[in-house]
Amino acid sequence: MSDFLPVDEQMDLLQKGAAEIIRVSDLRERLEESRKTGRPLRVKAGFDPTAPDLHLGHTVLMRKLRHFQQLGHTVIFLVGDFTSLIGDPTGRNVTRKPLTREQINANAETYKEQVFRILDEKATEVRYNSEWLGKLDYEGTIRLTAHFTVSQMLERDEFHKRFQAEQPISLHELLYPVMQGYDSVALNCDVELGGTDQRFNLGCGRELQRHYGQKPQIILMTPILEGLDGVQKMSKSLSNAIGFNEPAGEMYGKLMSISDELMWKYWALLTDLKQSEVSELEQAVLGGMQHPMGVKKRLARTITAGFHGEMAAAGAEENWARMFQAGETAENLEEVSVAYANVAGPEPNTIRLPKLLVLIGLAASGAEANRKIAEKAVKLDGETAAGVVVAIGPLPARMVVRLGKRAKVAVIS
RNA sequence: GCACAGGUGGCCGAGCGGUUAAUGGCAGCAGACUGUAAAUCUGCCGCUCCUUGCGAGCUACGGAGGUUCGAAUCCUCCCCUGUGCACCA
Repeated sequence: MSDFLPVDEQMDLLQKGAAEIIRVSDLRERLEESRKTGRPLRVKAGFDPTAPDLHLGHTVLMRKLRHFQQLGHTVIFLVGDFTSLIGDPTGRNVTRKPLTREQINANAETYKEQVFRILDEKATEVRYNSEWLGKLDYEGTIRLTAHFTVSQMLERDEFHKRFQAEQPISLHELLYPVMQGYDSVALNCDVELGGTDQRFNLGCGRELQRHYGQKPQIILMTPILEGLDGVQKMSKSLSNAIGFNEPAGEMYGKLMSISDELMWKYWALLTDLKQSEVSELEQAVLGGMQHPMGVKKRLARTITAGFHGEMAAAGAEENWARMFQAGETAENLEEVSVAYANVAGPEPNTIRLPKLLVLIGLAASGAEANRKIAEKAVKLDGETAAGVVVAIGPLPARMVVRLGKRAKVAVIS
């Protein structure tokens, strides 16, 4: 009586790339029930609107959300605005400043705009948790927290470690899992998705739902994607991330810089290839049938195309090969215009190279630019820059400036 | 509130009156190598200026003062973190 696929087929898709499901049998049961009654499952994932810049690590979870969506279930995109209004002191950093309402809304918009490149906007329910958390007064909060004990909270690995290391844990940090759990109650969730690092918080939802007479939600955890270094999780602040909004060339280049070993994980988590297909590829490389570089190029191209389209991805590939394999200069480099006055050298028709490097964004500071020039890491139109002061042709002058892997075209006028 | 231990560069962590922009590790950047990488080796790794020099200046060791020719290092006050104590009063 319903349009839902047979449960086995649904499970096949949903289990792919999932790190852990609590519990698989429950999910199966719930899917069967949904199919019988024709009621789609309510699937929630929460997002923190403090850092609206998404990267590939986030897509792991979103791809999984999309799978639910494809199967006809209801995906709830929950903005954790209430949390951000208070300010989250997680980690040893100084307490983060609470965001203003305007900032949160702006961030949420940015977030949505990026997320809906993967999710179907029309089929997604967007909610803000201030909707119910904001109404919870002091009494409600106390009643809510009474469902948990201190030792339950300290079971959470992160708290446990910090406690052992005698690092601060502020009281309201303990409330975050509680609030997140309450979200599940308020939304009457069937399933909640999160990274494996969210295990504890996700579990709090189950716990609370029991207390509120709801069936505990099923938890589906997605693996944490390692960043470009292959060791730490992908994160903007560790600068090992590939952002949604990066140009095709950047994206492609960064993907090519991952280690051969890491590549398999990326294949599995960031493409639509089935696990068996990834394993086949891996065997082919191990057996010498395929070159790892070729396979990595395909990976970089596939992922880049997902964001920028086939054309752009092909272009990025071509440029990359030119730059790094043939040692030539890429086409379509970013052009940056610079006023001569800002880079003027001591003599007419000369410029100060460090200033130029800073202005076009290849060096963070003049001091750094100086060092790089001394290290002979800077090339102008293919020639290693000999010194700080460089002669240029008549204005407007145009040259390809390269520092290490990155290159830009400077137009001086 | 009291006692004790701490707060050092992106992170961890030395230094405890003077060649100190501050040992070391991690991260980062560049060069070599290579199939882009990874691994390895080498160099760099606060900022500004120019006459690019083993140049000059500025800023930095929780905060504010002070002692001293000279302080991350000593003193005073304050802020922050952790641990312990807090019953008879």
